[in-house]
Amino acid sequence: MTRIPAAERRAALAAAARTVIARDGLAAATTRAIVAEAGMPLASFHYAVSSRDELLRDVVELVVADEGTAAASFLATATTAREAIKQALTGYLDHVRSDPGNEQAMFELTQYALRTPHLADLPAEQYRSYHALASGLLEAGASALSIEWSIPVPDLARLLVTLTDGLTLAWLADRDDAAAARTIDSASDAIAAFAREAVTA
Amino acid sequence: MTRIPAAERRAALAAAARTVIARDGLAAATTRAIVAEAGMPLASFHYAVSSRDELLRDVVELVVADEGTAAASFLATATTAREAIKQALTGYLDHVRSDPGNEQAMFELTQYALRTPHLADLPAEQYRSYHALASGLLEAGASALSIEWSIPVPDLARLLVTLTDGLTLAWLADRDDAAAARTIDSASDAIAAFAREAVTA
DNA sequence: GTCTATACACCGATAGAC
DNA sequence: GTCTATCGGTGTATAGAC
Repeated sequence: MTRIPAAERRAALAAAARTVIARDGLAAATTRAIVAEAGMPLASFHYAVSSRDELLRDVVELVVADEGTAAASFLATATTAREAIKQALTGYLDHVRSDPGNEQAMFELTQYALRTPHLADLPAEQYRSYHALASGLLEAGASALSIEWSIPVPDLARLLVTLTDGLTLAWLADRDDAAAARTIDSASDAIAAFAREAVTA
Repeated sequence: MTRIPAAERRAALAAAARTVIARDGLAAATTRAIVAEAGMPLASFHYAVSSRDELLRDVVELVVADEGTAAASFLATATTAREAIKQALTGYLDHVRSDPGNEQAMFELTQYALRTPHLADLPAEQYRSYHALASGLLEAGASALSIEWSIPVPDLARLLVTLTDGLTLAWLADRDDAAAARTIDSASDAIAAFAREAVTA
């Protein structure tokens, strides 16, 4: 590790922290575990970042950014709103299933940030991001299907995030694939009920 | 603290732990903090309970039981399904708002249990409880309003829990009362769409 | 049975050798 | 600049005095 800029180390530490948290949980993500994952000596930690909490701020940003790139893949190709939503939610749950620890890490980070004065502003920003992301997906879907939403898109976006969060929490808890699929079914009905044919070009 | 049965101490410790977790978070709920809250010497801890994780098991049971008694108060008195659901969800969110730490404690405990081999079975049990509770409320509501649900009650119950979890997470993160109220509005529409007039007596 | 005093591991953070 | 070695503090858990 000779001559690596501080910013680069900082990014490497954030990535390593993300890996440790996804695999072993936030409580196990000690400075020692993080530098071990990154293959760095312990002292590099406080050389690159001022405190553990400060690094967790970077990790949240990293996780949110990744969620953003993953979201694009959930845009479905279907002919009805109900089917498109169902495909998107199913794709999302598959994503959770493929790496549950990573999704759980998001919740652990949010809860921890809410309890940490120095990080208490993060969760609001995090959810602002999710809501904006969901709004974008809803707009894109409406455009592709020539429909419009009967309530303001930001409101429907919040409902969509509400549903994905709740879906994820319950699935993490009981790993009941069949029940989750049925919830996706009824959730798709619920959201599709806010779709109507577009009247404006 | 002379001559208090072990079972009673155990219950007192669980209650104290619940208080500490709600106020300061799970990470702050050390054995020292818990016995201080309970007004006991440190050694009483391992006299009454074998380990901290074992006590957390009791705490989860306590929290779930309390959620059960609180749930009854959410049964609304309205004439339409939509209004009844809206009142119930609004009542639930008021409950969260009145003691956010307590609701956050539930999430923290679930996430921690998922990461702890000895407690990994708890979350499934916890959600089984929530789903049963929601089923009971839906049955009672249907009976009071002379309606029936167009999908199986357990499935609708899971959707209801999905919505309350998601609603709570987002509100904890951004404390946006107005946005949460709008989410309750659309969520009520969504659930009410599964109500229809009862055909059987 | 109950509590004081303490063992021992590990935490975040840093001083000081190279 | 980079790392080894270590500090002060706190965690869970217990030994041993009363």
